[in-house]
Amino acid sequence: MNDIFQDLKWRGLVYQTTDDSLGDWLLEQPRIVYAGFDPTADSLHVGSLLPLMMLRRFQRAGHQPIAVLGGATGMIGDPSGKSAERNLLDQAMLATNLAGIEKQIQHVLSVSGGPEPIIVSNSDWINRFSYIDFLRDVGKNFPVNVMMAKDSIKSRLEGESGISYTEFSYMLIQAYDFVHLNRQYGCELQIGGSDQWGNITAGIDLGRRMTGHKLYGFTNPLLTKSDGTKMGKTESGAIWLSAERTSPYAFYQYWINVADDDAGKCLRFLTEIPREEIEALDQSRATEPHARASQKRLAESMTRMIHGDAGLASAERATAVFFGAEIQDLDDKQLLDIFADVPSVTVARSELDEPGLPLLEAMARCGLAKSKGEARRAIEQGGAYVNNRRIDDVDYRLSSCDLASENIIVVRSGKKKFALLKFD
RNA sequence: GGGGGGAUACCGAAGCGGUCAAACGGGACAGACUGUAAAUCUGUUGGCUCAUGCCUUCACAGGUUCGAAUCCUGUUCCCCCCA
Repeated sequence: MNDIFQDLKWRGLVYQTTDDSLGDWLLEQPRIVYAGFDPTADSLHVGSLLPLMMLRRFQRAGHQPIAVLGGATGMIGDPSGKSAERNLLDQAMLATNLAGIEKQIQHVLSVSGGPEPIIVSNSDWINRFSYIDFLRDVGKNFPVNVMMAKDSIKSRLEGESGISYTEFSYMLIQAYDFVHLNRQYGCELQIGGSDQWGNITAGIDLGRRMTGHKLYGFTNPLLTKSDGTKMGKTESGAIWLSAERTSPYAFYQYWINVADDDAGKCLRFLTEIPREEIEALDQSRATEPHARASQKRLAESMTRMIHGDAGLASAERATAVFFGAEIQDLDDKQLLDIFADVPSVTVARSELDEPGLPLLEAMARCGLAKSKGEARRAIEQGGAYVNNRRIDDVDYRLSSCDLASENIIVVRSGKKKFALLKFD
């Protein structure tokens, strides 16, 4: 049993604990730990990665992780950290979301040698309650004045939007989850982000009243970026864990592009890279920032964990293609995989026959240029590429020699704008 | 209700009879540089068969003129001042 608490402290992941001796308590024997996940979509995104990794750290240290999916609470919405009332999810959507998320959690928590994770949905026990039973058994133990004092509730009461009775009750359900897990599995520790503190302590209080057991709580700081924007968000949307929503390439790129100021934190918070190596990377960032060793290591580690070796390989290959030399020796399938996010147009194969398809025409047609005039400008300024080879001849015509693979020509305008021409 | 000002390209803003596809600034795009960063510098920024050529555009519809973003009439919308 290794000293997980020391490692967490070093990583800066300890924010609050309900008990100062939590570190020692964890060393005494394997404990059972839980964290909750909201099923707001059919995939987790980068924002959920931190709590998930926390569970995994405990798991690696020999503790039993339980992931609780908010099948019941997801139908209500957690008011913590939210400024406005949330939309409610419908049953069917919730079921899809639960299934998708369970798969991802299972994947990240499949640590060899560690205890098997338990993944449950709180709808399993909450839905059995009648309203009256719940009020009698659980609600009775909640003094409203104490609830009103919690930050998560207080801030909403002070704000303009107020809070509905439904969201107000959220805390009771999550608190009861903890008690249930304690009874059913002997779970004694709940972990979560610092915004969960109110909910966690509510569960601990409820446990003391209902069972007399002593429960523990632990929160980690939220992962924030130095520029104040939200981690895991880009202009084009959130970064998801599922390959369908965010390709391994895009996922990899997100980490490669992490700002220097955030890289150290990401390495500590989100990866299991050991202390010595992270400190070496800190050093490298200070002395040779252009090497971007931290970002590369971060991207590699994250992509491998979420998308596996194959996903990492495809992301790296795509990166080489996006930023590297000429495209050759690839087949249709590889190209389509690499350029999964890139727009494409289908063109009749006969257009490649003599005299060939003018590049101007092709660029305008696939959307890289709004007009032929714009395409012309791009070429004249050296911003046009076919299969990553710069073309500076305005009259260039594409022929079958330009096929990068069986049926595809890759056209690029500027540094990062790609389009595919598919021939049939 | 009365009086005045305005509507120009992605945005802001000049132009007030020909030399106007329309200054300038911002943005955007491209190139160089660089760390797939920031800053900087350079170029481009209505469409076309790329041309001392044609077409479409200065709120909308008409008109005057050899010629209109520019002058006139009407319409719509906006702003300001006085009631």
